[in-house]
Amino acid sequence: MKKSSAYDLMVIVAWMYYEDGLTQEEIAKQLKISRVSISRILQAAQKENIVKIQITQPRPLLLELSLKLKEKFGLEKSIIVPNSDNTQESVGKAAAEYLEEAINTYNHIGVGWSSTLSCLTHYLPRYASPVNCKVNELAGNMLHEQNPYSISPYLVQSFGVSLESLPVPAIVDNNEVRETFLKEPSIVKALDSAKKVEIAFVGLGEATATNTMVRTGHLTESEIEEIRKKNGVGEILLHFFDQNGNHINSSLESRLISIDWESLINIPQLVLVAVGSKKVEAIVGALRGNLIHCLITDSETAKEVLQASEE
Amino acid sequence: MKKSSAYDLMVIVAWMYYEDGLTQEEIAKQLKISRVSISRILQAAQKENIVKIQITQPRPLLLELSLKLKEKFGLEKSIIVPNSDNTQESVGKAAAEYLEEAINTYNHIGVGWSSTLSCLTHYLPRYASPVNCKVNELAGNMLHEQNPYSISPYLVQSFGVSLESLPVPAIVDNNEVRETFLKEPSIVKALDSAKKVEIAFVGLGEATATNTMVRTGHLTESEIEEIRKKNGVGEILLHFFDQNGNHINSSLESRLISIDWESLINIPQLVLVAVGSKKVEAIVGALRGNLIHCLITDSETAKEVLQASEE
DNA sequence: TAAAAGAATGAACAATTGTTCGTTTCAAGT
DNA sequence: ACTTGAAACGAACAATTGTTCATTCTTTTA
Repeated sequence: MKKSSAYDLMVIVAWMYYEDGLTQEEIAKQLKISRVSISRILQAAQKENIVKIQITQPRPLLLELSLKLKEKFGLEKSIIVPNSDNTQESVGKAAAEYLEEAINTYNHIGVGWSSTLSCLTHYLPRYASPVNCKVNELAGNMLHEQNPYSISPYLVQSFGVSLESLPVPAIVDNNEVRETFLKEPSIVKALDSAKKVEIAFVGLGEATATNTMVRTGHLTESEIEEIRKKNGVGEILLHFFDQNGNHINSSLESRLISIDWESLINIPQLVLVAVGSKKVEAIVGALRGNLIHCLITDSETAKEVLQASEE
Repeated sequence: MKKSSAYDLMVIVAWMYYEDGLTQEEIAKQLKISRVSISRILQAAQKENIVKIQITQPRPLLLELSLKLKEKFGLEKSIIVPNSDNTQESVGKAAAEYLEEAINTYNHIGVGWSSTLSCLTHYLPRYASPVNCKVNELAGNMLHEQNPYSISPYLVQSFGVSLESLPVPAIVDNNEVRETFLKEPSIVKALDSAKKVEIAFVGLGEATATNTMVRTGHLTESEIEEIRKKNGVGEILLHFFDQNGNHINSSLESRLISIDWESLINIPQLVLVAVGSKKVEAIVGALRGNLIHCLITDSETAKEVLQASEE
C-alpha cells in the first residue's frame, strides 16, 4: 500500500460518511478500522480541506441581532434595520410601519417626542377614513416654540386618530409652577388617560451634554453633571435612569410635567426608537432594567448594544 | 417578523453551527428555540441547500475496492490497478512488483503458470547478484512444447533464484502414466518441496470452453462439461472448485501432476493473479472458499467480483 | 362556530459522535 | 540490542444529535 493511502483513506471515509450516509460505525466495520479512528479520520479530513462545508447564504445579520437582543433582554420584539448613510431615516421608516400596525391593532396609544422618533413622520401613509384610536402625549413640550420633534400632529393628519395632547412645558422653573399645572383639570385628565395606554412609542436621551434637552437649553450642563454623578446614563421622557435601568431621583423630577415613572414602566408595550453610539449606554440601561418591550434601531447600534452589555 | 424569517432562521442556525462551532444546545439557548427544533432546522437547511457539504477529492476507487475485497473475504492483501486499454499488462506490472517484494522477503516461493501471470515477466528487474531464494514449480507443464506461460525461467534470469522445476506434463493420459511419473525420485522430491513454500503466485482458469487448457487442447469441451455438471466454476493449478471454493473430484484429478489440493490450500500465502469478466465467477468461488490470501486484479474485475458476490 | 385534519412542538428515549486516558507500537538515538 | 519519546490505538465514558410519540396549536372545512 502506498504512502498516500492515509490521505486516500480520509477521502474514502469522507465519501462513505457524507455521500453514502453511512454511520461511522458502519464505515468502521466495512473498513476494519475502529470507530474511534473513523471519527478522527473525519476530523482530519476537514482540517485537510478534503471536506468543505459551505453555507450558500450570507449571514442574516439583522435577524440575528434581533433574535439576540430579544433573547438577552427578554424583549417581545425588536426591529433592526441595516446601517446606512441615512440610518435615522431607515429607522424612522421601520418605526412608522410598526406604528401603523399598532394603530390598527390597539385603541389607545401613547407617544413621546424625540429627534429620532420624529423621523417616522416622513413615512406615514395618509388614510382616507379615520382610525378608531386614541393618542395621548406622554410628556409636555418645549418651552418657547413649536416642538419640532413632536409626532402627534402627524398622527392626527395621517390616521385621523383622536389626540389628547399635553399643551404644557415639559420642564418648568420650579415645583410650584408644576403643581399649578398639575391642578389644571385638562392636564389631570390627560395625564390620567396617559396612564392607560396599551402601547407607547418613545425616544431616549443620553445623560451627556449632547442630549437634545441640553442643546435646546432646557437643561444645563451642570444639571446633567449632577445626574451623571448619581450614575445616570440616559432618560426616557426626561426620567433619568442608571446603567441597570434604576430610576434616578434628582431635583429635576419635581420640575417635570410628564407621565410619572411608575406609570411609564407599567405601560404594557413600551417601544423605544433610538439610534447612535452616543445612546448605547443608555439603551443598555433601559434594556437591563426591562423598562422597554420593543426596540427599534439600526444594526450598528444593535451591535454596540450587545457588545456593551457583555461587559 | 417577515414571512421569510423561517428561511433566514435556517441560515442563521447554519452559520452558528458550522461556522461558529456552537452546539445545537447552545444555539437553542441563544435563540430560545428548543434543541429539537434546531436539529430539525439544520436538517432542513441541508435539504434547502443552504448548507452544502462537498468533498474536494474524487473517490479513490482503487483503494476502496481493495479495502472492500479485503474486508469481505478476509484477504490479507489485495492489489487493484486501474482498468485501461492494456489492463493485463498493468496487472502484470503490479504482480511483478509484489513478486519482487516477496522474493526479498521469503526464502521459498511457489509458482504456477498462466497467461495473465506470465505478463509479469515483462516487468522484472535484473539483479546483479543472486537472491537467496528457492522457487518451486507447483504444476507440470504443457505437453508438446515449451510452455509459453511459464514464469519460472524468468525468475532465475532476473533474480538468480534457485529453481526446482517440475519437468513433466501437467495432464497425462491416464492414472498409470501418472503413477509412473510420481515414482520418479526427482518428481517426488520436487512435489515434496513444493508443499513447503511460504508464498505462491498462481493464475486461475474458468470452467468454460474459453479456458486456456481447452484452447490448447489439453482438455476437451466434454471434460469441462462434466466438471460444470458437478458445479465447477474454475480451477487453480487445474484443481477445479465450485462457487463456494469446494474442491471438485472429477476423473481429471487422477491424471494431474501438480501439488495436491490439500497442500495447495495450505500454502500460507496464496497470491492469485487474474483478470477479466470470464473469470469473475471463478474468482468469487476462490474467495468464498478462502482459498487465497491475496488477489491481484484490475478495477473492472474487482467491481464485478464484488457485484457478483452480493448475489 | 365547532369539528376535523394537519403541522409544529417538546419530553423522553435511542443512536451516534467525541474525548480521555492508559496501553501499545514504532522509530530514532545511544 | 536497548532505551526512550512520540505517535497511534481503542475501551470506557461523556457529550451531542436524532427520533418517536403524545400533545398543543393552526388552519381548514362544513
